[in-house]
Amino acid sequence: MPELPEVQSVLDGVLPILQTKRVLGLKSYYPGTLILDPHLAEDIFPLSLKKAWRRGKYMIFDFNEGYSSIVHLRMTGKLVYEPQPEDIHKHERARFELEDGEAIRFIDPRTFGKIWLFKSENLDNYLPKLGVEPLEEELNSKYLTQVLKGRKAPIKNLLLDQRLIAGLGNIYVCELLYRSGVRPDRSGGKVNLSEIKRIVKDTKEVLEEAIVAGGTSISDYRNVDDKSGKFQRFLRVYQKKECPRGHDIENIRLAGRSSFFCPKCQK
DNA sequence: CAATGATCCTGTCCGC
DNA sequence: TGCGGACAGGATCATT
Repeated sequence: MPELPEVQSVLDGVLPILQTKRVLGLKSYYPGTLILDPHLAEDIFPLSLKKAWRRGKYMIFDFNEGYSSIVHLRMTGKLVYEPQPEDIHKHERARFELEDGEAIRFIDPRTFGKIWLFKSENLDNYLPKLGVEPLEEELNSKYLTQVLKGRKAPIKNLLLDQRLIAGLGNIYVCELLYRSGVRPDRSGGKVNLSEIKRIVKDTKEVLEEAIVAGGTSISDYRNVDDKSGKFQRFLRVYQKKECPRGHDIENIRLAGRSSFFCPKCQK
């Protein structure tokens, strides 16, 4: 499922296309997928890309004409470049129409994904308040100590909270907690400083590795489902029966999500 | 404010 | 072979 590394990979993929071709229109094929700001002018197209960037799991496209678009893939969304889009794909929920009859399809079977289009000056109305970027220096042990202080919720739930750290999802949180040796159900406020330091280091490490390993598995967009793929070999506990040291993996539910961990390696 | 649970949705997988 | 149910999970909203 698209977490920070996958979103970055998708963004890197569409960037050269949007740098080359202007957007002539934005079509919606499913109610609720495309959200247009009510104050938009009648005819805002064509749009030429000024800048494309990522914040957490959100992709933001800023156009020279003063408009911006946010794309969120949620669980099953993907952006697919199509030079000759003859038909509307079965799960195509929206489409960026480009010059020369080309298109970027927004494919999303479970329909949770969203695309917003609005005036750039209203970005704050559309991009929610998000926590620190995990790959930046702002995610450090001092910050994590501060936000975990006094919190009783399981550490895993807190790491998934986008208002604290922006970009982590269920899979990478399971993986990084295994590497850090911390049980996902530990109370956040009771994680000690040396564990916090490990979590900070392992968060960055897992994401950076995934950008390399997961970044390639995203191209056929199978990742977790592709049992033979690189991504499966990258995983150490998520949907696994045994950890790398041969211990049985447990799966408990936290915040309604399956949480895989090794009770022997994680304390 | 903190924490938890329900909700949105459909493809896939498992057991009978 | 077919069917029902469980499951997958990001973000938001409602509830305690």
